[in-house]
Amino acid sequence: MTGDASFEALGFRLGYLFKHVHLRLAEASALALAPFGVDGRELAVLVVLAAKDPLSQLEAAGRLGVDRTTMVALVDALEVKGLVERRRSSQDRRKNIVQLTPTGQDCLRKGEQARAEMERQFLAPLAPSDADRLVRSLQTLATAPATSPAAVPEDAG
Amino acid sequence: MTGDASFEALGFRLGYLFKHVHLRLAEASALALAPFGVDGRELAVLVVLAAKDPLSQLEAAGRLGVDRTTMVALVDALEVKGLVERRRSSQDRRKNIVQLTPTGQDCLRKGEQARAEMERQFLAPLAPSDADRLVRSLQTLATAPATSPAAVPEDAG
DNA sequence: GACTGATAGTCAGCCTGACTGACGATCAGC
DNA sequence: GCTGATCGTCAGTCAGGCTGACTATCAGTC
Repeated sequence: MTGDASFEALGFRLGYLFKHVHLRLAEASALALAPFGVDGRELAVLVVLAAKDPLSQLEAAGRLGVDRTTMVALVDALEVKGLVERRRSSQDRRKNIVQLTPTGQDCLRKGEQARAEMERQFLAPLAPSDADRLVRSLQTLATAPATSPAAVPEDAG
Repeated sequence: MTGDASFEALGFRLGYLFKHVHLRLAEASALALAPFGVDGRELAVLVVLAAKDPLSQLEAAGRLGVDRTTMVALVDALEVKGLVERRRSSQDRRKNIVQLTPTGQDCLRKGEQARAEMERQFLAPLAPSDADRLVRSLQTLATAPATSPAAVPEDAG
């Protein structure tokens, strides 16, 4: 949609940059994963669910950083596609253990390969060292302690 | 909501990183701009509208990278707050010339200051050179020609 | 064994953001 | 004055994600 919005006044704003880069990435991701019938978020769910020990929906939601109610629809979609299976935990029958089906594992493998290739192409406009640093900076920002909200430490000078 | 989703399997995925960093930024932005009664997008609209020559809604929408129908509600909100004014262009009466009111200009100045400070704090966890490079990389990715979609050159090996 | 509070999954409802499609008003060309 | 295109507007829709309520289950207590 947006095309190439002029960069005159906004190109140095973090919000603008993140929004549009994220948008471009989403497009590229959708395109790359379309052949496998999943989108980027669903693939991420598969990744999480492929952990060594099986996870409940709530645990998976926690790792994905999504709400538990959002997880319901996410698992629903994957189950309809035959990529995962719910079963009641015998230890705690409140919990749904969600596991990949063989089809799901296949999808995960191929999807991850496609995603990796997509990301490589996406970062191609950057010098390799810049791409590397970008990812590491993003990791830092994603995990950094929430920058003290309105708690500008005036006494810390 | 999300808290600190475990980084075990997702922390190296671009989609995950962009989503969550963008989310954190949005939070910080909302917090920083709340005192001025605008959100980040509205402030961006003010920035665009403060251009030398007055813009129509469509031109402003183009520069912001949003749809013209989205622009309507955006200008509506700003107009209700008394930050901008619509008037029919005398050159082309199909067009709405949208201009900042004095209040809007004041809001823009203060808001931009707050935003700059917020961004500085947001990037504080990074080394200055990394922050710099991050912004430049984002600019590159935001403007780079759309990575040839589905045109994986199989014969180019 | 029954009662109470917390937890997991589900669902309905709502909100936000953004789009498509249709419409009226206007412009430009003929 | 007609015709096609453009601008702003609105209604409708859709996706993402949330809150709140509900059920089933667990854990601890009496």
